[in-house]
Amino acid sequence: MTETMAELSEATPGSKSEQAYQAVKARIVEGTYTPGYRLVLGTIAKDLGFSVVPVREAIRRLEAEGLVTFERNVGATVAGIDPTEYLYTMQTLSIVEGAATALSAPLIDSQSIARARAVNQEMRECLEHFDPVRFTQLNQDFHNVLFEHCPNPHILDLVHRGWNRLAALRSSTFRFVPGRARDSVEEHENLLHLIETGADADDIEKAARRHRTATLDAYLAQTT
Amino acid sequence: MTETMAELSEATPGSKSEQAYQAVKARIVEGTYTPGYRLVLGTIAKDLGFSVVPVREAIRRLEAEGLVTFERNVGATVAGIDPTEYLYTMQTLSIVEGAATALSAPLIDSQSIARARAVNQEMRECLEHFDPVRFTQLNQDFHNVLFEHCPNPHILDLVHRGWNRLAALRSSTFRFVPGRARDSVEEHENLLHLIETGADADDIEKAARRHRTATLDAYLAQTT
DNA sequence: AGGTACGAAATCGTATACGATCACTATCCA
DNA sequence: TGGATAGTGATCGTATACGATTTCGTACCT
Repeated sequence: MTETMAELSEATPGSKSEQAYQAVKARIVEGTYTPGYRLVLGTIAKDLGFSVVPVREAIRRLEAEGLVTFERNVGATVAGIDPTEYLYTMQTLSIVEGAATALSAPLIDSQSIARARAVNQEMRECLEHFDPVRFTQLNQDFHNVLFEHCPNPHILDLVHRGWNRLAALRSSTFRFVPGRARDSVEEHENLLHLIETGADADDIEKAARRHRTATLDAYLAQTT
Repeated sequence: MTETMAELSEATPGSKSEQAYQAVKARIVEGTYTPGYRLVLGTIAKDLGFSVVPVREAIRRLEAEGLVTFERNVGATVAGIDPTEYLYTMQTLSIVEGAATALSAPLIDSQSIARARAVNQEMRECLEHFDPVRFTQLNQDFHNVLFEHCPNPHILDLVHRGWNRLAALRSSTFRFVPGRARDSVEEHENLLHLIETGADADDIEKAARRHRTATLDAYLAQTT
């Protein structure tokens, strides 16, 4: 799944710049490079076996996506975990996910619903075995099934960008909250029910938004 | 106004890469480079007086924002005016503008309301003198006043990106529709009323969304 | 005449090289 | 002893250069 998540701007596939982008991004998302990690152009270039120019381009692209921060004549570091930034990202995600869900809902067939339900079932099992990593992955899969026929690729792209940002944060400070995860699975079921019964687009959007903001609230409750 | 529109990632101010970015972007937005215009790295570099590397970086950044399209070993061109793309952009804008307006509404003081109203009055005058360019600029000013205290910079950034995309399209195919412009001014007044009276966030969001989708509908009606 | 193959020009992609800027340390002076 | 300062190393920013790829025009063949 992870590698099939089509980006809107995939920028000259096969180029070293693209390879560098994918490589560094992967390391960030999977947690090899944790927030604060210093990304030195020369070092990365040597690592990957090519010159600094394409690496530089890759880093700048990641900067545009918010995965790394860049400072002139100083260098790049993996983007930090500022709680404020987390709030911004989650709030934005609630909006774009809400819209993506509402727009997609009328186009989802019963077969997709069944697949989504199967994924959600797997998530339940993850709760038993306590597998947060897989749970997060399945969570994205679940929503991606719903977004399969999303009529607006721009919005979908915004959703994926938000997910990437979160992935960079996840593995460090922001922790998996089991109680919240359990609720999340129930909300998925509720969402599927709304879609199945052809509920009002507005109601679906609100439910999808709450699904995201609830996670944010859980985080806020945990820290205060 | 135009130049004070702070970008989220302003990338090493003073660098040539940044200068190139600003220069090319300005030419696209103001219509010097129209859609389809071929952006040749070497030529632009010579024009601006520096080498191709920073220019290349600038172009890639513009690509990420959707202002130019890029093809490997072929080059960059100013992004086109595909009606589908226009629809995507407008739809996305309606969503992010709606959210930005609703989030900002509770934070807008009466002084800002007055300023927004003044801008809207100027827009009315533009209708008399038929000044589409200034009208469009004032329209952005109007909404920027409302967004002044927007609590989420990410969403604001998405709004600005959408505006830039539209700016690239505007000067060519998509025309100014006087009837629609007149309605737009009335909708602004309605929006201000809702904000002043402390209307429900949901109602404000819906009104702001409609304000954008109405323009889209007017375009669709015009072409069919 | 039409189409295909070849070749040259244009343009991009990347490597290498050097100058500019910043952080850090050690030293000197008060 | 504490702070300022000069020097050094590391890293970035950009220029230049060259190889790779594409495009377009021309000549040739059918």
